Amino acid sequence: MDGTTYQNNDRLYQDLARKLIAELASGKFPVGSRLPAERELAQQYAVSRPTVREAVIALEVQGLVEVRIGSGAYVIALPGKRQIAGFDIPAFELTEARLLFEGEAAALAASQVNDEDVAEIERLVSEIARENQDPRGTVKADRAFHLAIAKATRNTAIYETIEKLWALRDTSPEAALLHEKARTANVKPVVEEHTAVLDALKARDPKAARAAMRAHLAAVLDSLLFATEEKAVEEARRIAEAKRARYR
Amino acid sequence: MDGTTYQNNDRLYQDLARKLIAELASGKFPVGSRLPAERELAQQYAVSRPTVREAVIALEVQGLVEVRIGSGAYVIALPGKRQIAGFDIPAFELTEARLLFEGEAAALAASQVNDEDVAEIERLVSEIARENQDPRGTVKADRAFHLAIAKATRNTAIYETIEKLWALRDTSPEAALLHEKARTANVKPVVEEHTAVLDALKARDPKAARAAMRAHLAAVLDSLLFATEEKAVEEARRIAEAKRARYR
DNA sequence: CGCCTGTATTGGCCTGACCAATGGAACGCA
DNA sequence: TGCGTTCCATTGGTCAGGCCAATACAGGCG
Repeated sequence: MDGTTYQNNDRLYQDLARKLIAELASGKFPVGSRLPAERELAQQYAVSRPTVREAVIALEVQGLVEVRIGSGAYVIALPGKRQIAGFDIPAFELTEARLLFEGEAAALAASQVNDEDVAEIERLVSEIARENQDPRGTVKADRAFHLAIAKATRNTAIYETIEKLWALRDTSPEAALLHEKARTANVKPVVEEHTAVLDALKARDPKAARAAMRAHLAAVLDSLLFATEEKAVEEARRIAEAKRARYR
Repeated sequence: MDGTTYQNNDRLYQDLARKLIAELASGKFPVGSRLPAERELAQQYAVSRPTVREAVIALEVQGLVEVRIGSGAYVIALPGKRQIAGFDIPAFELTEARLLFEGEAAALAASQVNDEDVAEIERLVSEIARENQDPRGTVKADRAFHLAIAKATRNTAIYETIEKLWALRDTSPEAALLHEKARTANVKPVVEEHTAVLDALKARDPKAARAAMRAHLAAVLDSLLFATEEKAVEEARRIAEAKRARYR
């Protein structure tokens, strides 16, 4: 039949769902368009309506279509590109987001930290100092520092968000490359920046914590821009340069 | 019909799926165990077998269970904290995170918006007004409003973060419940709050935009606290109450 | 011209039924 | 006694048909 190796592992609905996904991928149903009515699909594919419903639900759970009562099933995304991956987020945007979010997180943390948190963060700062000496240049302590602050907010949603942004930073090839270049090109110790954040937390001063964290990430942003020299990213640089002033 | 008045406007199967996921998360069905038979679940939850099948398929597509013909549905993973799901984030924390993040997003957006953005956001505000009249109380326009602002930041990382937080809000059973209660209990129109944000964006005033957005979400936070009355969540309320002052 | 109402269409959900795969218990044989 | 075979209750897979509620759109009314 169809060249695609059919995995008819039982479950008619899976079979149908695969076919429908193939239809979406083929462009037959662009984003925003409506799928045929359930009764119609049932007839077209020679299955019962419950089976059609099951297949549509499978698509719905995967975030491909949205079902509107009394109206129909509408395509809201095409298969293939998952929005979750986020591999294509430019490094600048990632850092800009971190600047804003982690700034707020630091401010909140300043009003929430206990002595244990402070002790741990202090330990991490000295760890970062040691890490910076090492030419191999890991960023484990740096990452741990930021996550410790996120954790000190006592807010899971904030913690997970910041963790995800770090994960994206590490995952994105472009981002990793840029950060690596920025790091090697710019060996000046950022210990003072971290220390400033630490001091603000010790003082339980939200405003100072926010300012220190933003200053730190603004510096990272700067080093990113510095590393962004290839003409391939000239465009990005131009845009970024325009934004740059806002954070200093 | 059934005595348990669940007002989950859409899709019975989603309701059931949420409940089943909650059961999984509760540890009632460890990995490897078998779920009750479809017919049994249908009786337990007072729904028909097709509906149970739809819910089970939803779990299956999410990779939580595996269905074996003639045998049953077996748990193959727990909903716990695979990076995307995050079902266990309390509603308060979610909203607190949104307050901070969306506040910054609004500020950034204020310096980035163009006239088209403003027009779209203005349209959504009037849409929200209409939505509020409707006792069924959808939040589509509300969601679209917040996402439009996130989009106006021209920062993919920020947009995706905010989108994810909304998704969590909709997904989390506890969060959905609380928001539903808050919504019905607190019918006062939030249109003015949205309008304030819009005005700040029109004026390209970052500070005002941040303040307006924070005020809006602080109000949401308040209504959440108002809805949090059961003694089961007394603890959360106590903690939340302490945090509350910071945002006003 | 716009609002309003009626009606066809569409999804939501249910009842009841039959088939096929499974798996364990009862059974029979060595 | 032990093991293999058979039988059948259980369970998922699928279908047919039906009724309700929400929606959309056309045609009529003011």
